[in-house]
Amino acid sequence: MDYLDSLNPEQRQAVLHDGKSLLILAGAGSGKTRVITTKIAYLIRERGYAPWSILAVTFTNKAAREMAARASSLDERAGGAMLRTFHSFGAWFLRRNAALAGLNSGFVIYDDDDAVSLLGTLMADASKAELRETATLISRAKDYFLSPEDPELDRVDYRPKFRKIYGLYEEKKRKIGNVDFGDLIKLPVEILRNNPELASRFRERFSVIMVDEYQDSNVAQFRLLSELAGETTYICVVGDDDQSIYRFRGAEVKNILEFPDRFPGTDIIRLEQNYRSFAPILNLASSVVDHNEGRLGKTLRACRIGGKKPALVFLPSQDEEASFCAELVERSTGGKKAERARYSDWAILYRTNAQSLGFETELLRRRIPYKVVGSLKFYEREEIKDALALLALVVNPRDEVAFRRVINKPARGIGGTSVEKIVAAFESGEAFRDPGIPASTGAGVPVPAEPGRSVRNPVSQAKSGVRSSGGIRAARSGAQTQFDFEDAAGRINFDTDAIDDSDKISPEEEPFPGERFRGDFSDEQGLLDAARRLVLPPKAALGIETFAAILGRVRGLLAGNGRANGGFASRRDGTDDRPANVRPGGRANGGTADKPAAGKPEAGKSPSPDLRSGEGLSVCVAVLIRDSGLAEYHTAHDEINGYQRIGNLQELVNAASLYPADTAGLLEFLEHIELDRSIEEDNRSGDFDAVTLITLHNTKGLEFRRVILTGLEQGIFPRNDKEADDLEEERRLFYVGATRAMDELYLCSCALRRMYGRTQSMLPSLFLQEADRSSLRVIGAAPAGFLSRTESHAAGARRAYGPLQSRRSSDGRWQLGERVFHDDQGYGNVAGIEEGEDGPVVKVRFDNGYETRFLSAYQSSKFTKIGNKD
DNA sequence: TAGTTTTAAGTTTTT
DNA sequence: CTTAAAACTA
Repeated sequence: MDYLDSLNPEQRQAVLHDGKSLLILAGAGSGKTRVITTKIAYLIRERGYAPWSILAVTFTNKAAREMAARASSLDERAGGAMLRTFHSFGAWFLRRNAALAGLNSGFVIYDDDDAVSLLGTLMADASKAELRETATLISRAKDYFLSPEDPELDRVDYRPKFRKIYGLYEEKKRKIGNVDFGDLIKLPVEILRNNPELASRFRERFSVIMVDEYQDSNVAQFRLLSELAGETTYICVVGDDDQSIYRFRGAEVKNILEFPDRFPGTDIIRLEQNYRSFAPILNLASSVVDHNEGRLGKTLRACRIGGKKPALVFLPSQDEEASFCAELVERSTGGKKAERARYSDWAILYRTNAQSLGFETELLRRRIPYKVVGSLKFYEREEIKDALALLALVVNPRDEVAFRRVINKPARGIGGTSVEKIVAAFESGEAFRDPGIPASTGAGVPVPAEPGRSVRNPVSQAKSGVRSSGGIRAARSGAQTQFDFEDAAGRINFDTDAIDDSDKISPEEEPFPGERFRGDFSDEQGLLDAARRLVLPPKAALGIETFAAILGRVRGLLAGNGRANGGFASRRDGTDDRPANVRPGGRANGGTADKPAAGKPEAGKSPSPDLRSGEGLSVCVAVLIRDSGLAEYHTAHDEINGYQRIGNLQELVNAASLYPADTAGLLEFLEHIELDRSIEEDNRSGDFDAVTLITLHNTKGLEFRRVILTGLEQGIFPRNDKEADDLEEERRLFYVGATRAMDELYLCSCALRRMYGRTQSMLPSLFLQEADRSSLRVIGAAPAGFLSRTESHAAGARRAYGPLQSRRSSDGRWQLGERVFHDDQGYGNVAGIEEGEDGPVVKVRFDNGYETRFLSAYQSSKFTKIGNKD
């Protein structure tokens, strides 16, 4: 049990815990990942759980990978556990049970952009912004597990119009046969509900379910969990309500607050020992988040006593802010070797991505290496999305969204009118083929698996190169039900043979049951028929023929390889989940966001943008991009960035080389891209020493020796449209940011800031008013009165800057932050105004610490308002 | 139909 | 200021 020795009593208790279910409230830096991974190892070693009976869910691929790596290092058998993100688990489940949701197992996953495009076909005269908004609402609805006909849908949007559009959207998506992100959670829940027998098989399979970052789970994810949890399932969730920062996209803090109610018999263990930060840093962070209500409450204890107090730095402008940060970094990395910091010890945190620019410029100027985390969105680039749409169309010929995207790109003379004609003809089923013949080709073809046959394939595991403790699932229970294989990293081996019938991948007579669909958008013959029969401009007809030929060729290439009928193929490299060189070249020396692939021949040098293809699927991808004319289109279109775009396309081609050149490989490639688009700094940053520039949101789960929180100004952080609940979330964001720091923490607040080309004067962040002053040291010109002990922070700041908040309460009588006097309690500030059932409720926090709330309409006469108003 | 000019707007984000 | 989308013209 030596691996347990390094745990503190609470951690050990959490690892050894035995019972029905467990809620681990893990404060920042309390060793939560360590507990989870150790627990996985412990359950396998000491408690005899089969690795494959353990399911651990995270929210990001990064976290999943880290967990897999750490658990495996404790016990190599842990590699056999299923460690996935919620969505990747959903996709895994759905591929195996697609038919039960009326889907083909070869579905493609739509991202938000695709959803917007799909909506565009339904709301012809809507603006882009409206489409976006609707897409967000639909996504939110799915977060709450609400279907179009659900009465509760009003919670998301009460307009009947929304309900209708949502319904149409679902209908069309179903017709196309693809799924969106929300479906990856929602559909599995529905399948499990409607198929009790299947559900019980899954409950049998997973004896242990663990969830990381549980505070970020949404309602749908909770439902999924509930469906998977049987009477005997051991559920262990880990989270920190103070770190819930994704409410805006559907995360439901209630999930963690009410977990003990939802799963009776839950034990709660708190991990409050913080190993990361020096005491003053924790004090500061806690003093701010303490202003939130509705917390479970935790007191973090610092292990690391001493250390510098966090510095509060007042700066004249954002330029000074940038140079101050650079200065800090420069000074720390020079000097005596023994105390010299590395660039990678530093992280500069900001609220919005737009703020990174100033820091980039300054660091670039001073030749300080840096990396920007999360800003570049490789897979969201136009050229990449175009190429992916072509690929998606090969996989799913019914993908109208993809079809619309690429049919006339580059221009083939097929304008809007022609496109509409084609789509309408296909939709109405105007016969291009004999009705009896299923339209599908290539993918979209079901995975072969005979009902009643139980097949397993130990070979697939040997082939993956990593011998995990794998083997046959559910051996432990000795149950007749057995499940499929996975490789050491817990990924699916897509080998057809390895798929067990018990996961219900049943052959389908028709690829899309219940539909009569006679043409495919990417079907060569169908397109040619369309070109011939529809009344189209000659140019358009010709264009369609060209297009059909391109797709036909690629499909031919795919079909020529591997098994004719596709199915899932195993990945060449079983251990690494992701292509090594997915992203475009680094910013290895602190370059700008976009650079062509380093070390690769400059595509721009040659006049014709030829893509080099390597092995496997990359051949097909290269052919597709070349033949479709996408490369030329983008070079011609964008003279400045054209060559970069070719570089990006080249990267896509490279990434594809890790996959087999058949339909199944293509499908897998697409799924991988959709589900893991975070292009990690893995390959280049490993030991690459650079300052990290990162948004506050992106820092969750990370730690740095030295952290600078920038832009601590009203309107920036917290953002200006925040009140009540939203403000609490911002406060948690502050908490998350501050607790990333191990050794040193700096808080920057600027008096002036350029916004939208205008220079604006700023006020110090509310959070600076709330922070415990005794854990801070001030650098720079503090606004007059800010630190005076004879007046309150708020009053001092207001004197220096004018009113802190000009936001009015709903009745206009009370302002947030407003100074008040009470005959009994003395001075205080309006700390919150909330909408209650009987009108606005005003919350006052007095200087003596006492808090009170009252209805705005019935305020006591003991209150006197003081201070200036606007 | 395609490209150009004008105008408006400007979070956080994984999957 | 910088970008994206609507409006406009060849």
